[in-house]
Amino acid sequence: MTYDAIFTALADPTRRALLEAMRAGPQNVKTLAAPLPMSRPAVSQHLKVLCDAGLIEGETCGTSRLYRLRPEGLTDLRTWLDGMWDDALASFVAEAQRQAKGKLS
Amino acid sequence: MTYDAIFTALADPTRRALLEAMRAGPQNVKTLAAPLPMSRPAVSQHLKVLCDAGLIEGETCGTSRLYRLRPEGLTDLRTWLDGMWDDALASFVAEAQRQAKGKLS
DNA sequence: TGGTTCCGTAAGCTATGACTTACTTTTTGT
DNA sequence: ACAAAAAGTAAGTCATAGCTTACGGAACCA
Repeated sequence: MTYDAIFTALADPTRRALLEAMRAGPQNVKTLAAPLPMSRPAVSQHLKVLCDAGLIEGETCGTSRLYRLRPEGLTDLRTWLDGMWDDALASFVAEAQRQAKGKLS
Repeated sequence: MTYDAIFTALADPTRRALLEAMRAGPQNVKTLAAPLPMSRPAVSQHLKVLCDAGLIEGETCGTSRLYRLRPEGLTDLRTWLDGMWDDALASFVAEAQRQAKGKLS
């Protein structure tokens, strides 16, 4: 897994829309493509990017193919965010303390 | 704030490196640009993208300019991630239950 | 006041990502 | 066996993101 693949995958609004659509449950490509203003092959390409990033997974089901969210794919993102969040807050607090100290002297 | 701005900002590895560098505390542009394999104006452009996304903020300080992480900028991302995470897990559990039920009958 | 430092902006080049259409493959149903 | 449905792949087009160099502006110091 690479952060680059995950963030790149999430950068595209169409791909985020696909993820949103899958929140309701597994969907096949035709259903996913229906509401989107582009061709079905374009959607297939987006799904491939999401797959490679580990954010979704596909399962062949007859002639159709079901795509579903992959919770583990989001854990890496959460880890990154938590770390960044902690340091951002720590830095913020440190700055506030330094300012308060400066006011005292 | 827009999700698009945030995710687009995070999609670039250079911009993520800049965020990582700021985890240690506020930094000026020269310091931020030093370890990166590109010109200083390029870094300025990246910082502008991060600013527009609300992920960082800059403060003019003499002839220099300090950039720091903006914790609130990460809350939106966290909100999105939490929602997605919940539904992904719920969908996963529902699928597991359906499979277990199918095994019974 | 003139020089230096630090930084943002403008203009231009280039690689790449997001689409399209056309084709192939696999599975299902008659 | 043949036709139809669903989806992935290939090739080509086009816009844009990311870089460059060059320039302009503001703050410190001699």
